Amino acid sequence: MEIEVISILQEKIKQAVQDLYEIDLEKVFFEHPVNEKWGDYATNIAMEISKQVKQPSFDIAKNLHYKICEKDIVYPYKDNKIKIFEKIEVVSPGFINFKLSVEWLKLVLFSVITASNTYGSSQKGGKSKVLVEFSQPNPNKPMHIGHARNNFLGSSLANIFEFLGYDVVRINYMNDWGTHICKSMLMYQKYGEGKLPDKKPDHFVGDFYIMYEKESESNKELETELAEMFRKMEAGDPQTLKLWETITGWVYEGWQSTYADENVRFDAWRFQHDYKESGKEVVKIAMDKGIAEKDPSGAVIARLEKYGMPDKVLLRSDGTSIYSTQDLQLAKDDYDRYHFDRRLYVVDFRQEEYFRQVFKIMEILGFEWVDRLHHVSYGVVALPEGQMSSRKGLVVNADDVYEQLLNLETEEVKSNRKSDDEDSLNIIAKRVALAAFRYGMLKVDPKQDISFDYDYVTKFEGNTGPYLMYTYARTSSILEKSGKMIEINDPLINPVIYDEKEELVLRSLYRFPEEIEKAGEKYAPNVICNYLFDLAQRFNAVYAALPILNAGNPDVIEFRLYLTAAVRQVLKNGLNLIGIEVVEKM
RNA sequence: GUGCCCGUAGUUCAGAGGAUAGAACGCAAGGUUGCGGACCUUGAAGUCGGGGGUUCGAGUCCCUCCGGGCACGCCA
Repeated sequence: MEIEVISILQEKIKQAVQDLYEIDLEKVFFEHPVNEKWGDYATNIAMEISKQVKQPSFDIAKNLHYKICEKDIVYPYKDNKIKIFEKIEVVSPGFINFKLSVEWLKLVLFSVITASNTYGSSQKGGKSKVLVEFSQPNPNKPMHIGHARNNFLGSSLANIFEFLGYDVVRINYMNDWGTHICKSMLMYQKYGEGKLPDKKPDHFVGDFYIMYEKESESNKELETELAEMFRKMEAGDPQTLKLWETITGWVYEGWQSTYADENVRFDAWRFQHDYKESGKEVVKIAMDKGIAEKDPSGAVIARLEKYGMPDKVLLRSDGTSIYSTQDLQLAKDDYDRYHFDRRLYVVDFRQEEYFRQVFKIMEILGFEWVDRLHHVSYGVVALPEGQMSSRKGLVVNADDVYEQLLNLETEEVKSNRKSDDEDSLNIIAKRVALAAFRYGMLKVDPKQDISFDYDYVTKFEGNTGPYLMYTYARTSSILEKSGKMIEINDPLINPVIYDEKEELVLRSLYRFPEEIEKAGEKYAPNVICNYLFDLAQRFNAVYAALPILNAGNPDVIEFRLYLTAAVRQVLKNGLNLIGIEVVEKM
């Protein structure tokens, strides 16, 4: 059941404005009043057009109100016509407030339960192709909490777009070629030759990386050795290449479990080493068009001054390609392959200028699909001491955070003992631990920097993932104890809401689909977090104040079970979008 | 120097030009012979960094100043 109250209202208002004032509106804006007593929707259209029609906004609102209310706004359901609004009123200085009827809200409740796992989803994406590139770690050390934020954000956005009806491809791009990889390789060659990982292999490799960063401070020759190693690698020296394969292979092996723990997966992998020779074709076009030129050193530079940005190097003076060149080629290849409608680059805000430059170059090159590229920029994760730095030993590994959470949660789960089965206890601990981690990082606006300390994620109370998981488990428990499956007969049998607290839950349930849409439009999963937390609080208030199974009156029991089932469903669907899997007991 | 981002309660954060600026944590006081207390109820706590402007209306948009972060040709 696809119900779009807003589009019904849009049409109504547009028509009324057209009839009364002969103004053809493109769009009418609706909001939810901050105070729910005023209504569920409100429009400020009277104020908007007040100047144009030279009438006080209050009068306009009254006229529109009269016009709109000439006929009831109804929705046909079975043999009935359901009034959507119980009250439409005008208030100063000209707001028109719409309050949804209880009958309508119950219809929504009904639709939540019947739609089940698809409630909140839509076909708006029309199966158009969205590529989401995220994660992009360097395979020379383990991932830290900055990567974790990226992984959570990217995977969550992918889920959201999928739910909105887009055809999503999750892409991971490996920066696997360059001197940064040689750092780990070089130190392994010097101090670890022949050794096999005696710990998680990405951590094993990472130790050599840190070793390099430390030693290079006092030993300046190391840099020369590094350059020499990279030169050999570029030249195709078999031994060096073998080392490269071994080192990166270990890192990938280690990451498998990191990604699994974080509930992150990819549909396609791209490797920088496949692009090291490429991009030169693109550079040639740029030079032919006079966009780029060789400077005295021999490097090829794109001149972007007249577009208000700094110049960008496309080829080094030795003629080798650079990240930006490879990115140009990668985008082109992906376009040829997928003909995507959108390609998202989930990369932190420090590269905003970089993407502006690269996109501008593509525009000048005449790639007409350049406006389908979008940099999803987000804030960095820093430590209270400042930016993370492996040289200074100021890095928090993602695996370490997860492990700590898992330990805390395992203790908690074992003391609660909601199951006798060790395996299911372990699954519960893992899911709740990840819920704390993901939710902690995703609940803030992506644009905000995060100053990470363990308090950020090790809280299990209040506005946290575990709180939402707990609320879900509570709803499951109630439904299980009710001893019967929820059967939908007729959603209209109970025409009365028995308590204001229940009404607050109903007035939240209908918003879920639009919150998902908003999260997609803003590239901001925290929109969903905020919504779910609010819903959970409303439900818990009902739970604390009102008996459900012991309500006495069978009609009341039935209604409250519906309400419980609907809240459960929305929590589940919403949590899945932010990458959290629910548990029935915890 | 040029440009971008951020600044809201003690702390961490919501607020996509609207109506009386909201949560969580922490603090203080409570919670029924009841379905899960990882919960709920109540309270104290704010010159929305400062100043100007646009608007019927500004935490939100513009200008300016202050504070913090970041990016600026051969790293990714």
